[in-house]
Amino acid sequence: MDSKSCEKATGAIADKYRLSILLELAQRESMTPSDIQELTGLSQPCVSHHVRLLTESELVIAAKEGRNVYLRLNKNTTRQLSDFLSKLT
Amino acid sequence: MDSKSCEKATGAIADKYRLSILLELAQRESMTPSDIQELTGLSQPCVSHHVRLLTESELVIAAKEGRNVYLRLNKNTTRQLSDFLSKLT
DNA sequence: TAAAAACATTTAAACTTTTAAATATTTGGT
DNA sequence: ACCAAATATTTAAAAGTTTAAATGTTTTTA
Repeated sequence: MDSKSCEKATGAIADKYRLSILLELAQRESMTPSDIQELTGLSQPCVSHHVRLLTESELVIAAKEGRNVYLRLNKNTTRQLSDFLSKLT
Repeated sequence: MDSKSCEKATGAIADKYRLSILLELAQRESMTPSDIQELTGLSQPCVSHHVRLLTESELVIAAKEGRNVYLRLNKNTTRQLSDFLSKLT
C-alpha cells in the first residue's frame, strides 16, 4: 500500500457509521446495505453513499447476488493498511 | 482505544500533508512547525492547524522549548490504533 | 526595551462531505 | 407483463474542512 491508498482507506474509516459497519463486518462475515440501514437508521441513499466509499477504498468487497448486495471485509486491504501504519510504531 | 478515538486518529491521518508529517516523524524523531512549513510549502497558520489536529488526536506530542515547538510521534497512540485496527484483519 | 523569530488565533473564502428527497435501475415473484 | 424489493444515481441543502491573510502572544537577542 502507498500513501495515497492509505489516505483513502483512513478517510473511509474516519466516520462513525462507516467504522461501525467495518467493526460489524469483522464479526459477521457479510451484511447487506439493508442491514446497514436497520443498524444505523440512515436513509437508503445515504447508506449507498457510505457503502460506495468503503468499496472504493477497497476496505469492503461488494458481491451482487440477485437483487441483494453482500458486503464483506477485504482483509487483504485491511492487512495492507495495518502494515503501512506499522511504519508509525 | 475506543471507536471514537479511532475515528479521530484515522481522520487525522487521512490528509496528504498530515500523513507526510507522520511518515517524516517516523524517520526523524522530532521536527518543528517551521520544518513542516518548509517541507510542505503551506502557510504558517495552515501548518499550525494541521499540527493541532495531529496533537488533538494524540498521534503527535508537542513539546515547547523556548520559542520552538518540538513535535514527535506518540507511539503509544499509534500502537493503540494499530491494535484497534487489527480487529479488522 | 525594541525588534525579530516562532508559533497560535481569528476570520472568511473556497472546497468537500454528509444527508435525504426524488427518481432510476435491476431483479424476483405473481 | 406487472408489482414489489433492493440498490444506485442525481440533486440540493446543511455541515464540516482546508486554506491564507491579518493579527496576537511569547520568547530570544541586539
